[in-house]
Amino acid sequence: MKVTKAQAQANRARIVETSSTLFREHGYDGVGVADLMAAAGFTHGGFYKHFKSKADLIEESAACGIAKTIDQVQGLELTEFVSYYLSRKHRDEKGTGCTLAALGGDAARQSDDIKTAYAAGIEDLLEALIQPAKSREDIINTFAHILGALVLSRACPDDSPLADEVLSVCRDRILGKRPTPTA
Amino acid sequence: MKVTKAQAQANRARIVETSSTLFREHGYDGVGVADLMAAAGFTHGGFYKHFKSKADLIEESAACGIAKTIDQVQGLELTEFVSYYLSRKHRDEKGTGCTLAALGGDAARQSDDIKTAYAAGIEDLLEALIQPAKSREDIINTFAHILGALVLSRACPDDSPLADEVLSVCRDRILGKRPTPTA
DNA sequence: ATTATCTATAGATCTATAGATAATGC
DNA sequence: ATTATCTATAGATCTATAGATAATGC
Repeated sequence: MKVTKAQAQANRARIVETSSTLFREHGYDGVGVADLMAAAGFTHGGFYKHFKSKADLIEESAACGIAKTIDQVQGLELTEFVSYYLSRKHRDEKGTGCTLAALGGDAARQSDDIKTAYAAGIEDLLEALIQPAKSREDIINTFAHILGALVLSRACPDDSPLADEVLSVCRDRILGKRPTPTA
Repeated sequence: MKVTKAQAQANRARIVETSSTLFREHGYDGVGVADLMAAAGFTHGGFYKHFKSKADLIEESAACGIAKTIDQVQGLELTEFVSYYLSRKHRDEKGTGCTLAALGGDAARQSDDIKTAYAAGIEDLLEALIQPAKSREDIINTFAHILGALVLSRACPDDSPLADEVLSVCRDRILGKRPTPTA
């Protein structure tokens, strides 16, 4: 059952990407090694030829997830990013959305190795969001603001008026629109 | 081993409060029924005379945790609340701190019953924070902002400069200690 | 010969239940 | 008689490992 080195590399990458989505959907404790290997198309025993432990995968998976978000951000105006970030679409697509919003709370309970990966990812994301007219302080504030809004919105039931209100009220405030009544 | 009704009631309340702290520290999937009963001073079998299921406890535990935060908020100036919320102390005391910051991400993965408890708790908290000079929109924005800052800070290693920077930069901005954002 | 994957399993854990115990509450 | 708690356990699950298999890479 051995495969080429290139294929093994690709398989490993697939495990990381698949787990990144599953973790965002169900949390680090909500996805088992067997689950994630099955989702990637493998049996669970093979996992340990690629990773030392589940914690090792989490570290890599977090870095990968944040990097993906940064790729999506590149070349976007900050206003476009905010608009997407606080959209119902992003709210409802947790598995492919921002890793920090989906797993930031989980990260706080992980080892320092994993938190270090998060800190590095946050630094990279801040850098990617820096724009001529915006200082580092501006970016940190804006990102904390939209992250908090998304977390709050997702903690509410899907059809809850509050879930939509939090999103639209914060979007309007950050984008400088007049506060509008919730639709 | 039976106890008085009053004692049973008190025991039940202790299970809820103990679990509320443990959940904030380790997440909903990070604490087992046996763990939490042992921490409350009971054996795990007795749990099911008080609660139908772990999910039932989570619902009650979330409501209890948010209510406790609201009690602490009562009579506080919004600026005092923000100052406490973004302090290193609050950052490091996850078990007794804001339930929404510690478990908001976890809540997003729970049933609608639990999310409904969260939405109700958020509404109550917003109401408790309302002040003459602040609109509902202001409060929602401020709370999302500080929640996001705390989540971001906690995702970083304890001694990380970024963890402190996020806290202080957001605190200064919200409390008006620095120039307002460059439009 | 090496190694990526698979099968099988050990040893912990987890939620939940069943039945015994013992003290309250009638 | 009722019931809060305890002991014990069923049945799933979880992480991780051991050993077999089979195809690459030398």
